[in-house]
Amino acid sequence: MEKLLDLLSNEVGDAFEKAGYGRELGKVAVSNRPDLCEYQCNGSLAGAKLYKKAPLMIANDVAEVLKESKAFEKVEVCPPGFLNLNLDGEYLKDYLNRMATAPKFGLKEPEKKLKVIVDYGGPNVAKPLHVGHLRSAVIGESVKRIVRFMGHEAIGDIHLGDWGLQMGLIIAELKLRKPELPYFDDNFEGDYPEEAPFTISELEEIYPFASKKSKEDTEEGHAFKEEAMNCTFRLQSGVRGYRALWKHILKVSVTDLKRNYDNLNVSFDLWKGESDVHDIIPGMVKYMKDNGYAYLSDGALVVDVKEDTDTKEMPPCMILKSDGASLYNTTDLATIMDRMEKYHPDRMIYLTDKRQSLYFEQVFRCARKTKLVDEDTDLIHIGFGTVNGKDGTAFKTRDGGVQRLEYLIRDINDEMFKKISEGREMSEEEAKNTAKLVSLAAIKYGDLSNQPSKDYIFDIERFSSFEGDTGPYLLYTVVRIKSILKKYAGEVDIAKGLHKSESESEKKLGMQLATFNAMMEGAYEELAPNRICAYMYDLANAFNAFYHETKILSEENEEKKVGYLRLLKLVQEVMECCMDVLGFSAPEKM
RNA sequence: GUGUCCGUAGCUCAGCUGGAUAGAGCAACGGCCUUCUAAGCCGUGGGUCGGGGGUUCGAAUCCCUUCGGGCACGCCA
Repeated sequence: MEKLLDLLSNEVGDAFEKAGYGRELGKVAVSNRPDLCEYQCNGSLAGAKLYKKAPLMIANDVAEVLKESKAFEKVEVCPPGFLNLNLDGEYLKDYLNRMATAPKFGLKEPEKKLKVIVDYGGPNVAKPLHVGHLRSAVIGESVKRIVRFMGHEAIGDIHLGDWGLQMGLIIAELKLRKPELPYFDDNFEGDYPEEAPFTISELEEIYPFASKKSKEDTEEGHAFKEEAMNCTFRLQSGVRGYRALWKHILKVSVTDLKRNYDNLNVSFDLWKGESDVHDIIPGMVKYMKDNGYAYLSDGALVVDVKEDTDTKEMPPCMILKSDGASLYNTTDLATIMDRMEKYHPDRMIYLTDKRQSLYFEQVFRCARKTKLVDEDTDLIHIGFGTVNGKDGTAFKTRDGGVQRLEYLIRDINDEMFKKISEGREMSEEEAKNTAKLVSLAAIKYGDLSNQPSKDYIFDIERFSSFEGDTGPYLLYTVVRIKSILKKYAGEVDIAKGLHKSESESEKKLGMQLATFNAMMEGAYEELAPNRICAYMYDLANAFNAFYHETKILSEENEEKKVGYLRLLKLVQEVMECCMDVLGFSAPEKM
């Protein structure tokens, strides 16, 4: 379905053409002077120079033709040459009726259905999630859903950090603590136990402990680090006991991660990790060497990724460290290669902290230069900003530690539960579930309503406030609608048609609804969930203004009442659709 | 040093490819509930869009310059 602004631009473009000017001048935009008109076209001003004619004259010529148009109920010319337009109510009604019955509210299906891999989450095994993981999960999940809603195929991949030194550290520490375990006995030939020799809590304690120890500048520290590297090597070489132990670590950790991501309404199609490409790295390295892409520099194997047009320094992309070991780049490149072979995606979208943007530029250039990706496969990095505390520096707990995501969410849930239980008639169970939904909306909307690339201040009080531009306010708006529809026991069938708006607030609400498809396209093109947030907020405001001045259920004219109810239903459906794309949802009551 | 992002109301932020009087939310103040959820609505106050040049009929927006801040810059991920 065509976007409303395109239809209107087309209409005005026709008028320009009929009046003897170029139709491209007919571009219509939402008015920035709502006191004067609903839409405006500034083409006459641009055309003045082109036709060496006063803009006012051009505007008058066009306005004369436009008076015939059925799209506008008002066409005015304003000095020095603005065309001020008001939409015709009948025209809007028709548009909304088509939108209401069209699949996905009139969003166009893509000409070509793309296969898109969204790489987000990126947690490390054996390490609890912290606030830093929130953005990747929340934005990534939404990006995946946007891509999917647009009609493309989206595959979400968590990209676990499950390989390398961090694993060696854990194994080395376990070896010290429980040397009697069969995994460390090279002569052991039986079956290893099914049960992991540790719990998730133990694992989460072991990793930071071991990591800290390995960094100590003492004899013990150095020896431990060496042992950890040795363990890493043994694991990567495929020593049976080490692999078995590693599988335990992975399993225990993934179970816990799934639970945490479930709580965030985040889910992945693929739980792949760095370990999955371990076996294909030697082949890839050989390929890069054989084809002359990679060469030794200061002992390390690198690929030049400088381009003639660069104005900045562009260090080469490192493939192997000087000790021959692989690194982050190696696994990322191998992952790209692996994905090309297995899935042939048209796009890969990565979500990480924006501090990694130079790094990803190097990797992408390297992948392209070495032809690991096809020419027409896009590689996109969305670098997001830091989550800061109220003081503007990185978010921390009260005592200055790293805030664990699970506890943070639990605290917000508890607060919300208290707030909701106060003065509301709700069973404890219902209040708990409602609190969960509301706090998730608070957190996600608080994050997603910002531009991804910008740092933002994580202000729990502000996000979970029920007033203003917040998640809870949007939920509240939907709950209000649901409540009215429930009270009206009858059937509300949008397909039977909306009515022509009678009041200004009703018309404004309709016009806001009508921009849905354009908004969603924009959100997809820019990969910007914040566009959806802004749309919802505007829609909620338009609805509340309408709601305030319109008696709906007590409307005596039955036909009018039904028209209102259908409009409400459409608002509800559009709101809930947006929420779903953002990854949260509204309760029945709050 | 090189590159990159940012600087808009007291605070947190919108302002798309340049268009008329720069917008929201919070905070402050004043109205509106015997009526569909007042978790709402309506209104008031608050700004040299960091500074200076330039392009243009027209600049928060584009270009240059300057100040202030964040971040990154081969063997971490």
